[in-house]
Amino acid sequence: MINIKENEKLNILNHSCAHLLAHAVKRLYPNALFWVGPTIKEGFYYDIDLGDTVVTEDDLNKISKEMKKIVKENKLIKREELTKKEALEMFKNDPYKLDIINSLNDDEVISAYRQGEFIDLCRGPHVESTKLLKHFKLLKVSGAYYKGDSNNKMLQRIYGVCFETEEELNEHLTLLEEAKKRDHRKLGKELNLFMISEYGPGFPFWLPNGMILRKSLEDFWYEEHKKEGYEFIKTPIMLNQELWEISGHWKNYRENMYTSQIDNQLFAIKPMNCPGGMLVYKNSIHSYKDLPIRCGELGLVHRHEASGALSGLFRVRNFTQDDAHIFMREDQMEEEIIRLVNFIDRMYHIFNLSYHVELSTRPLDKYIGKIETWDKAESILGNALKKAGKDYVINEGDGAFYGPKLDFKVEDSLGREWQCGTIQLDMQLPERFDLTYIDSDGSKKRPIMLHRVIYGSIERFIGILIEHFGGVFPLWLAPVGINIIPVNNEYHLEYATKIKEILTENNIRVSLDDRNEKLSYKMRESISNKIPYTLILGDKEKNENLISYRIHGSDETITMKLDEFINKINTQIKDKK
RNA sequence: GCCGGAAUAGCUCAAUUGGUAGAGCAACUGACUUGUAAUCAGUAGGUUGUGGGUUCAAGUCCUAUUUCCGGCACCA
Repeated sequence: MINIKENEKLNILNHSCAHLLAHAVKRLYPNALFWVGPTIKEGFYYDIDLGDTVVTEDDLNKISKEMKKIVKENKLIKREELTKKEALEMFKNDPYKLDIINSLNDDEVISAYRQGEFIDLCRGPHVESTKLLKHFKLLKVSGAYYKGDSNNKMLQRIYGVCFETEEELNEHLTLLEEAKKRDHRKLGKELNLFMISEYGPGFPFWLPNGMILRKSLEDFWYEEHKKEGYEFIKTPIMLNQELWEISGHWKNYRENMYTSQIDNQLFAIKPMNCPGGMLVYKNSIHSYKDLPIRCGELGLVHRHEASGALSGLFRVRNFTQDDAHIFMREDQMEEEIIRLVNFIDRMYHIFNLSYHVELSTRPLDKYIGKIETWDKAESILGNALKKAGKDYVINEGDGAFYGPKLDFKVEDSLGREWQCGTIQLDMQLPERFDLTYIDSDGSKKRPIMLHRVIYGSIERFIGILIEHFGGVFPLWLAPVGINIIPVNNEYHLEYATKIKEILTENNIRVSLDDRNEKLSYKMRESISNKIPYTLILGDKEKNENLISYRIHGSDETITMKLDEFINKINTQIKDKK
C-alpha cells in the first residue's frame, strides 16, 4: 500500500486537502475550532472541536459536497507571514491556535495559509489552488483525544485521502477493498480456523483447521530453537501475589491481571512468563562456563486488555508467547544479540514476511535503573543491529520500564503495523530475583538477561500469516494440502482412494471429495476452501497411473507420474514453500 | 476505557411511513453418475444479541446492557 507521507507530491496534496476539509467544515459548522491536520501514511486527518455537534459517517457526504464546491470556486492558496505578536492577535479567539502559537519561539516567523475566507496556521507548503484537490475521498470519522492524552477532552477526527487523478484514487480505494477480503477475521471464519465467543471476549478458540496450522508453527519453532541451542521449560499459569510483587508486575500492571483467591492466598494468572523463568534459573547453581543459557517456553499468558483494544487475533486477552530468556555474561551480549537478530530474520524469511526494526529507548520518566546503564544498553542494541547489517529507526521513549528493546514490526493487509518479534534487555529482574553465576575466579556475578520472542504471540502471528497468504497457505501449514476429486465416483473412486492412502502415508494432509456431485461443483468448493492442490483423477490418470492437479490460483492442469508428484510435494514441504 | 457505527436462519443479506419475518448458499431427503468455479426437486431451519419501555400493533421508536466494527488512549 502506498505511503502518502513519504511521497512528496502526495504529501503536499493531502495536507492541502486537510485544509480544504477544515474550510468546508467551517462553512457548515461556523463554531468549529481546529486543532491539527497532518498527513499520515494513509492520507490525512483533521482534529476538530465541534462542541456538542457530532459528525457521523453520513455527514461526510455533506462535507465532501461542500469541499467539491470550494474546489470549483478555485480559491487561490496564499502564504502569509506573521510575527508571533501578529499571530496571537489574529487567532486571539481560538484557544487551539493560541496553544500552538505559544509553543513557538518569540522570534520565529509564523506562516498561515489563506484560501478565500478561510485562514489556517500552517508551515506549508501547499498547492496553489483548491482546484488541484479534485480527487479526494473522506474515509472515516472517529474520536481522538486532544494532544493524544486520554485525560483531555475528545475531539472529532475526520480521515481522508487525496490523489492527483481519479484513476489513482479509485485504484487506491479498490486496493483497500481487496485488502478487506484478506482480513484474518473474515478468512478465519470462512476457513474454520478459529472463533471467538461472546462468552469470552478476547479469548480465541482454535478450531481443528486452525489447530493444524498452529501445531505446525509450534513444531517448527521447537526444531529451530533446538538447533540454536535452546532448552525448553513449561512454567505454571498462575503463581501467588508475592512472586508478582518481587517481579514488579503487581505494582505496574495489577489492574490488568486476572486474579483468584483461595484459602486466603491471592494468585495471579501470569501476564508474562519471565518470573517463572527466573525461578527455574535460580533452581540450580550456574557456572560461567554454562552461559549463555537459552531457555525457551511457549507460555500462555493472560492480560485484561481494554475492551476497545480487542481486535481479532491481533489483540487478545490470552495468547501464547514464544518466549525465551537468555542468561549470559557481559562479554557475550553483543554476539548473542547479533545471533538473535539473524535468527529472527531467518524465521521471518521462511514466511516471506517483510518487517522493519525499531530501537525503543528509555521512557521519559517511567523507567528504573541508572541513565548510564540505559545509554550503554541502548548503544549495545544499536551496534549489534548495525553489525547484523540491519537498518532501524529509533522509537524515542518507547522502551519497557526495565530496559530498552528492539521491536520487529510486520504489516497486516491494510498496512497497519503490529509488533511481532522483540528483543528486550532486562536490567531489573536479575537484580530483583538475585540471579547469580559463579565466575572463573570463584566469585558470584550477576548475569545479563534478555527476553525475546520471535512470533511474538502465536495468535497474532497466525493472524498476520492468514492475511499475508490470503488464506492460501504453503503446504507445510495448510490444514488440507491436497484435495482429491474423482471424475466419476463409480469408476475412479477406487483409484482416488489408493492415491489418497499413498499420499497420507507420505505425511501429506489429503482430503477426498467422494460426494455425488459434478466435477465443476467440487472444483468450485476446492477453490473457495483455498486448498493449495486439487487433484483430478479420471480414466486417463487411472489407466496410465498418473495424477493431474491444479494449483490454487491457476487454471492450468498439470499431469505427471505419481512418484514425481510425491517428490515435488515432499520437497515443497521440506523447503516450507 | 473514550468517540462514532452495527447486531435479523449456520453463512451472506432483504423486510415501504411501526401493520403476517423473507431470499440465496450451507444442512437434510430424493433423483441425477458427472473431466476443471454452482444439476434438479423437496424438507427443515427464527423469542430479530439480551433486559425493560412506548403503542391496538415493534426487526423497525425510546432506554439500559452485551458483543463486534472504525478510530483514540493503552499494549509489560
